[in-house]
Amino acid sequence: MVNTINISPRKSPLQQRSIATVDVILEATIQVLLSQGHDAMTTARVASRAGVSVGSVYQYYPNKQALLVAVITRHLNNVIQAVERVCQEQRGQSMAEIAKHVVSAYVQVKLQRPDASRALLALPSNAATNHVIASITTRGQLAICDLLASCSDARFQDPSLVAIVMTGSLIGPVQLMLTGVVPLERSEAVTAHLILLCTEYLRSVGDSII
Amino acid sequence: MVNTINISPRKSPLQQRSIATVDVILEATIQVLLSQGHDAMTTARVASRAGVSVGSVYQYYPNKQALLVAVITRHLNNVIQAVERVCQEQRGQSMAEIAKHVVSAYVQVKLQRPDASRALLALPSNAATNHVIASITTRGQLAICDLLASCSDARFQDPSLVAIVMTGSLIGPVQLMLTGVVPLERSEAVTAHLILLCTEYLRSVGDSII
Amino acid sequence: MVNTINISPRKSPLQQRSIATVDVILEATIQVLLSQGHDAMTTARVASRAGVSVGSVYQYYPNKQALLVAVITRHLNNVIQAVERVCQEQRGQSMAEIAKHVVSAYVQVKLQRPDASRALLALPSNAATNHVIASITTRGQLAICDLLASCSDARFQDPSLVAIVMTGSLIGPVQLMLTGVVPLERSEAVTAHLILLCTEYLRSVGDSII
Amino acid sequence: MVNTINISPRKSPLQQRSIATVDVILEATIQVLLSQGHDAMTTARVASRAGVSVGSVYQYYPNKQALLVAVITRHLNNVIQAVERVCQEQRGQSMAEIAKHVVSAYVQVKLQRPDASRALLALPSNAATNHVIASITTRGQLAICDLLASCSDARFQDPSLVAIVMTGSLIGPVQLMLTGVVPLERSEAVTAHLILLCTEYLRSVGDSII
DNA sequence: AATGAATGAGAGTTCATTCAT
DNA sequence: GATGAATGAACTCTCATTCAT
Repeated sequence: MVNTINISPRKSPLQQRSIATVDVILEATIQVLLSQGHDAMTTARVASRAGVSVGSVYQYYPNKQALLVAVITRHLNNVIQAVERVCQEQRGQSMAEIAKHVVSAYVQVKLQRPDASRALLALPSNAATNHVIASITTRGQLAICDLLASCSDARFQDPSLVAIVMTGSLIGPVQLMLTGVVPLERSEAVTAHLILLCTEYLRSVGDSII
Repeated sequence: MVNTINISPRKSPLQQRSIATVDVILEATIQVLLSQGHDAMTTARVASRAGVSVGSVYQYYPNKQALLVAVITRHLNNVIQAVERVCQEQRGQSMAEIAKHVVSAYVQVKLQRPDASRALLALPSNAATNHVIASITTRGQLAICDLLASCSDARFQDPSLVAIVMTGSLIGPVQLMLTGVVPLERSEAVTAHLILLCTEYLRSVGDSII
Repeated sequence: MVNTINISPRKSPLQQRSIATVDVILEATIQVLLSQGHDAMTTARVASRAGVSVGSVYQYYPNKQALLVAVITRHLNNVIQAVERVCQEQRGQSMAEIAKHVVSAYVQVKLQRPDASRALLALPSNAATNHVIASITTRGQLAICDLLASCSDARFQDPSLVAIVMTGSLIGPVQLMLTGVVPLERSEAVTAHLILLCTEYLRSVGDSII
Repeated sequence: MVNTINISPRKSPLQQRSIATVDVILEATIQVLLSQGHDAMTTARVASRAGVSVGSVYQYYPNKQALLVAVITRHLNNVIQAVERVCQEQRGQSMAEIAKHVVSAYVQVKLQRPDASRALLALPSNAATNHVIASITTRGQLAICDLLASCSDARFQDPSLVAIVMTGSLIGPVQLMLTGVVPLERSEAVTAHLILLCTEYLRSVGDSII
């Protein structure tokens, strides 16, 4: 049997190297951001960490800003995908289940690659990055909004507000853990409390329909 | 009659002027940060906005970093003072009162000078700034921890964890409003929900003692 | 006997493509020079305009400088050929005829492809290009010198000086038209005046022999 | 009587140094252009030749282009001033006088600082520089046009055309000398011939009024 | 022959910081 | 204290050139 699988690194002569290079560059960016901070993140440093030349960085990204946006986008796409997936899976479930799964999923993706998450927190916000963040955050709230509307044991008068408060209340604690203000070891306890927090919140703002 | 008026730069010989200058510089820093972003925040720009020379900026701050730390510190001091004040005032109160006042106080200080709050969000994090932020955040959690311990109608098994989750859950929603992901107009509704959120949370994790 | 001559790339099957390619590249160079200026003339831009890859440009020219020299040389060859042709044709003619035909021929070749002429004007001079220009200009002066010596109605004491002044006096006005300082519409009037100018000049410096 | 004269280097503490620096930079630019050519003219090289830091160059010129434009402008201003001065002085004179003085003045200014003139010839033309050159050239033609109109012994039907041809016919020969195609030693002979050339030209296109 | 991704030296430019006035 | 011209290290980005395919 020959060569059955050949996933991700599919390679036609021309494309393969590029794909790899792009990924290597993105990864190197995160590493530099993490180990040296944003102020020290120069395109040269990224290239050298990636093991390529500066020129190669510019072959794929027109400028430093674009590179940062790409890094952010890739990370947030992971997050939003996890959130949207869980929202899909939990449709029609009870408030308790919804709270539990949404919180777990969110905390998990963010802490799964703490380096990447941390690296992004170190970035200064600006027009370009804000836009990416805002649009993905909004997408997440929409997903949660829909999910709430499908809830089996309650109705919410202002589901979008509830979605805002709920997602918002997750962002902060996770940030505290990523920045080290709260030790990562407490992540499980924090997660458990966040589930409680959200569950009780949903109960208090939802009109029971059972 | 000589020289009756002598506005803004009211000055008793030596100090007055400096105080004013320092404030003007700090304020100018926030304005530049806000209007042009961190990348465009140069000491020259700050000086020009403040109406002084670059040299003067360096008279008060040894370097750019120190200037930024000063801006952050000044802002966070306002926040922590408000929080510590409310924690002091609410000692011995019920969970409901505690949640209500802490949430209100926090949201209020942050939204009271949205420009300053926003400006700080635009900053990249780094060792120096992280340290200031971490220590002040921790101080806030301690204050809340103490407050919880004095609560009249409940006991908390792990008050520091509760403090973390509680403060954490406020950070996110406020950030969403500052960055514009959530319109500032919804601040009242969001605050109301946050009060609810915290109240219910405290109820669910506290052991009633009445 | 093999390998007799193989000048200007005349060719057999495989070579054909090259001729076309070379021309396309040279033409593309002029276009880029014209539309974007010398500063923006990159080998990549030339290649793309020519519809070939950068590599192909380097197949024919060892470096950018050589490409520029080739463009200049090709253009100046046209000019010198026209001038030498007219000098040949007018041998033994009168001063009036000589002035008329030389001026007309020169102005005509230069304005015949104004884009190419203009493109070359946009180039910075440097050792390599200066050399080409100097040697071709000198060749032109020699041709005119010879022509003057053959003049039927006058003798010139210092024909080379006369050739210099005569060719020199044509260069400027044509340049003014090419650069747009003088509108191209006036080219006929300018030409007529240049003929007059040269005719009278020759008359005044030549010793009549009739 | 104190301090009667104090021309060019007028110096109030603040201005003096700047004026000097600016001049030094402009001069250094010409030197670099001359000794290394346009391709090698980098802002760093200019600064180092001027004995200042790169930063200082940028203190006075926003970018390299502006520096070049300044060099060109300064040089052409000298030229135009000389031309305008002679045009003023010769008002009402005869064709012969006009031709003689205009030609002499032009050739003289250009050859007076052959290095500067040569340096500018080495520059690639582009939008910015073209504009300066075109406008100053036009100014020169206007001055000559006016002068011709005041000529005491002739009337010109199309003085602007005559001005174009006349100035044009000077540009070329001077360029040939500057570029070395014609040795500078022949400058006197060339000048003499140019005077003849212009004189005869004016005679042939002017309608005598005596 | 043709391609174009990769290279990396080097260019233009910025800006934190100093210091003579 | 205040000023701002001067500095120059360091950054972002470009582009001539190469070479494996």
